[in-house]
Order: sequence, then structure tokens, then C-alpha cells
Amino acid sequence: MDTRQLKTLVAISTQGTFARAADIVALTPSAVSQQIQALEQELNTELFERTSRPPKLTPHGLQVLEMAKDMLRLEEDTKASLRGDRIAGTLMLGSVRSSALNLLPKAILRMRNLYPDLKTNLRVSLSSTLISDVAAGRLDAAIVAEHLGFPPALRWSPFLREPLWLIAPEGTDITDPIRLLNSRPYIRFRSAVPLANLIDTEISRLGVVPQDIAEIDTIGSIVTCVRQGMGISVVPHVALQEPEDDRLTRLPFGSPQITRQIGIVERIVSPRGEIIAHMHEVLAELCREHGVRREVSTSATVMSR
Amino acid sequence: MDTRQLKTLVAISTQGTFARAADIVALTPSAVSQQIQALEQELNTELFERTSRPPKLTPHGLQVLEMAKDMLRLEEDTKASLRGDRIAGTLMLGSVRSSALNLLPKAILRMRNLYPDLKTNLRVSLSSTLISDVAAGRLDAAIVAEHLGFPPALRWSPFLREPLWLIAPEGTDITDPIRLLNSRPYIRFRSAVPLANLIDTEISRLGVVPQDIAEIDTIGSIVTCVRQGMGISVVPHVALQEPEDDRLTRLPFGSPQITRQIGIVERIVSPRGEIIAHMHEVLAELCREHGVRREVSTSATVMSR
DNA sequence: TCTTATATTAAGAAATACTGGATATATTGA
DNA sequence: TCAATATATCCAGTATTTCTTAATATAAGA
Repeated sequence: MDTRQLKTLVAISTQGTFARAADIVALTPSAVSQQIQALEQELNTELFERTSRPPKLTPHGLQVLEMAKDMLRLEEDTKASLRGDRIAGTLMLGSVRSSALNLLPKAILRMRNLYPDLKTNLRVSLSSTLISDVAAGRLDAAIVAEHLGFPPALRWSPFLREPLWLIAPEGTDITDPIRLLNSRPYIRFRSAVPLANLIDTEISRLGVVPQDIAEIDTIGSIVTCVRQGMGISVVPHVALQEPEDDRLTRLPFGSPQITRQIGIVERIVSPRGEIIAHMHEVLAELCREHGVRREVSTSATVMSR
Repeated sequence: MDTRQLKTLVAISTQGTFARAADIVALTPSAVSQQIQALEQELNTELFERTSRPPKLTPHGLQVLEMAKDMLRLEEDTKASLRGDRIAGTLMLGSVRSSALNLLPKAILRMRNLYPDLKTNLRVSLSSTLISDVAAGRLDAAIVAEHLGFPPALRWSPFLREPLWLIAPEGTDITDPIRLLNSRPYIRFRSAVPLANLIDTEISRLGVVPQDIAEIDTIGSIVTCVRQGMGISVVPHVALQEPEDDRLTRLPFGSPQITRQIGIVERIVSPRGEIIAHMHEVLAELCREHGVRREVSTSATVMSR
């Protein structure tokens, strides 16, 4: 698969005909036809319905078109980042939703004392997406939980260590947690992060067989679903900061209670290293007794080997 | 850029040397070296530090490696979807965070009456990512707000129409909304969705110059930041369902109050069309007075032209 | 310092991509 | 309904790119 073929496909979709697309990609219509045929052969599916003129994209063709757009965007974004194209003065920051997001408004307000002209572009997404975007240069840094194996261009520094809780809807009888896990509908945290594995591993160790009702990939959404009475689950402490979370029944998960860490991930070589170091300091302060100070060396990098 | 080059780059990163990578990609070491040089020429940057053996990826090289992995994953996911590889019996559903997510637990529980073996894999992400994933076949459907121009392979059916509110921290004096917008720190909703444009357009129409303090791309995060006292913003009704949101000061946004719609987006050709139609029905019922019934024809498709 | 392993260079072979011209097919207008 | 027009495909030849082979250069280890 060649990005030139993908550009041709996108050109056909915008121009309407192979002939006009040929002008756009500086090829002959014959070459355009051959490129599409090569793509169809590689994917083993027809991308165009050819009984009409001009040919019309099939449903599979439309899917491949979306993939093409995504891939070309990745290519262009990476090229822009390598060229050093950036909005001056804006910190591109990412965060997962249900961790330290409640801390960020205070942190950003405090940061303005040090950097009065600092403007923050905050994108909330999933750990895996955020890490990928930091690695690819689309974000300067992101707040994510501990991962097994960050990309080698990145380093992760924890600023929060928090305990895990087994949570159930208000009024649930929790005298026997093992029976609870075996009988109540279980909302499984499904995500490519160590926390999900940590929870699954401990549940396997307990020898229970949870009755899965759903797999959800964000902690905040899981808390919302438990609150709505859907079932029980396991979540970290910081996800339970809302006043009505006090009404959820909760039990320490693991004995001793299991903890996990939240930190900042950034590129090792970054023009915003100083700002990010300060952000880390501010966030650790805001975590009070759960706060973790940054160490002098990039110890997380050492540990992740 | 050719996916064969990207596979080579990934192989070098996992195997450690050009020579061993050559075995993996079934080429000679010379061809591997030439592929990497071609990539470096296209990107106009060095990907490897060559003063050591084996050569070591530069920071730019590591960024390109991440892009390569992302692109190859897109390619593989699309190929798998085209082949029809799917987990049997699981509904791959996406949702934005702060819209109808509160409705989903009830909806999923009700759906189990009709489909007792239905299992739902719920992924919470951003509108643009969700739409892209539905188009590319990674999700069966997603709950997103109205967009200008869905990909042509998709159709969107609204089930909720809700009003917008100007919100401020508890205790804010809101007798003069124009002065408020001109003076208080403003948290701008920045996202590639019509709602963001709708809000920006109305604010321009009002002739105010907001004092931006942050740009955030998720509504739930904006509400969280307003609650924490960071500033004011404009959000839709459903984002204000939590009990402590009652403490926020709010004002109808626009005169008459502006509304926006939430719906389900799905592929026009989908094996789960029936299940998704039922999900739409259940969600519209759960919205009560704000619910929107699905029309007989794919009217949204017509309207989006 | 010498040997070994790996990467690069140069030249040629093999494979692929593209052009040009002819043909096929769909659409449009008379 | 038929002819004209526009567009896509097929086929063969040419141009370009990719890969292999052999020789050379470079780094690392004994």
C-alpha cells in the first residue's frame, strides 16, 4: 500500500471522476485506473461500482477511503511536527478523563502565575491515544496512568499514587465481596493499560468468575454506569471525587489495598520540558498525601526497561 | 511513503539491526538500507544515528516509528474489517462522554430484554474519532452530536434535541450576561463539531470578545473546570445532569434559546442495523420530552447533502 | 591490531509504474 | 433510437524504481 494510491483514491472521491482525479495527482487516467486496480487486488475487494459513469464507491470503498484519509492525516501531522510547525505559546496537553482532570483547572490557574501568557489546549482522550499523540508530536505532554512499555522516545513521571476500590450501587450488601463478584453483573474495564490487567489479574487470583454485562474503556463512564445501577466494578480513588460518589458502596480492592500511579508522559527531547516540569510539581502538590515528587533522574525510563 | 518501508522500520526497531530486520521483511540488508534512506529523504530528516553499530533511532526516528505503527494498525484493522473478522455477538458501540452517556446503562439493560445474549463493548471517545472509527468499521455505531457532513458511508439519526446554557461558578452575578462574557475567563469548546461552531457563531453575533483561558475539547471536562472555578462557558443541557451541577449558575444561551441534537451514527450497510434501530428507539424513549423519533426514510442523509 | 559483523556504495538485473494509443462502455442529446 | 461525447479499461512499450550482488567502509570486540 502506497500513500500515492491513497492520495489518488481521495482525489477521485473529491473530484468525482478518474479523469479529473488524474489531473490532480499529475498522472494519466490510465495510471489512475491501474492504481485503483492494484489497491483492489491487495485488499481483495472492489472499491468501485463500475456499471455507471463515473464509477461509484462501494461501501467497502467508502471504508477504505476513511482509512486513506486517516493515514494521510497521520503522515501530514508527523511531517508537520518534524518540520517544527507549532502554534507559538500554546501548551498542547492531554489528559485521561477520570484521573487527575479535577486537578487540572487549579493546576492551570497556578501555572499562569509562572507563565502569564501561557495558553493551554487541553484534549481529553484515552491513554493509548494520548501516548500515541505525544510520541507523534501532536501533544506536548499528557496525563496518563502507568503503562507497561512507553515508546522509547517518551518518559513518564508519576505525580499521584492512589488506591483501588470495588464499587457497587447504593445499598448493596457487601459483607461477602467474593459472592458479590460471583453474582452481581460486572462492568469490566477494558483498555490497553496496566490498570486493566492489574484488576483482571487480582480478580483471577481471587478465583471469582465475574458475570460480565459490559466492557467499557473509560473509568469515568464505568462510575457513571455503576451509579445508574448497571452493576459493580473496580476503579481508582480519584474517580470517586464527586459528592454523589459518596453514596456508592465501596470496599478496598485487594489485601493490602492495591494502588496505581498517574503521571505525566512527555517526549525526552521537548522544547517545553521546563513548563512540563513545573506542571508536574504543581500537580504533585495538589495531590497532597497521594502526591509523588519527581526524581532527579528519569527513573521511570530506567524502571520501564 | 510505502507501507513496506514502514514495516521495515518497525522490523528494525524490534530486531535491533538492519541485517536481522532484512530477514524479517525478506529483503537483503542493502535493500533495507536503501529503504530507510529513501524514507529519510522524503521526510528530510535523519531517522538513525549511524556513528554506532547497530545504528540507533534518533528522536525524530522514534516519532516516525510511532506514526508507522499507527498507520500499519489502521491498515490491518481496515483489512480485518473488510474480511469480516468480528467478535460474534458483541455490539461495538461508541459514545461521546457528556451527552447521552447517562442514558446508556438504562438503554443497555433494556436492550437485554430483546437480546438476552447481547454483550456491549462500549468505547468513550471524541466525536471525530468515533465517526472515523464507525466509517472504518472499528465500531458498529456511535452516539455523537450533529455534524456538518458525515462520511457518505454513514447515516446519522437524532434521538435527542437539547437546549444550550451559559454556565458560571456558583454565586456568579448573571444580571448582565454580555458583561460577564466580556470580563470573566472563558473556557472555549474547541472541537471539529458543529456545536463548537454554533457557540462561536452566536458569541460573535453577540459582539462580545471572550477572555479565553483554555480551549478544551470535551464538554464534560468543561463542566468540571467551571465547577472548579476556572471560568465560564457554554454547554448543552444533558451535560448538567449531576446533582452538584444544580449549584452552577446558568442562563439560557441565545434568544430564543439555541438547541442542538444528539443521535446515533452507523454505517448504511451494517449487519447490526436491526439492533441499532432498537437502541435508537430505547434511547429516544429515555429522553422523554427531548426525545426525537426516527423517521421512516434516512432523512438525515438527505439533509446532510 | 586483527577479526568479525554490519552498513553502505556502485552497478546491473528485475520488477513496477506510467504513458500512449486503441478499444470498450456509459451517458447525453438530437 | 442512434450518434456523438466523455470516461474507463486494455495492451504494449518505455521509464522509473526497487532489489540483488559484489565490493568497500565502518564499528565493535577479542
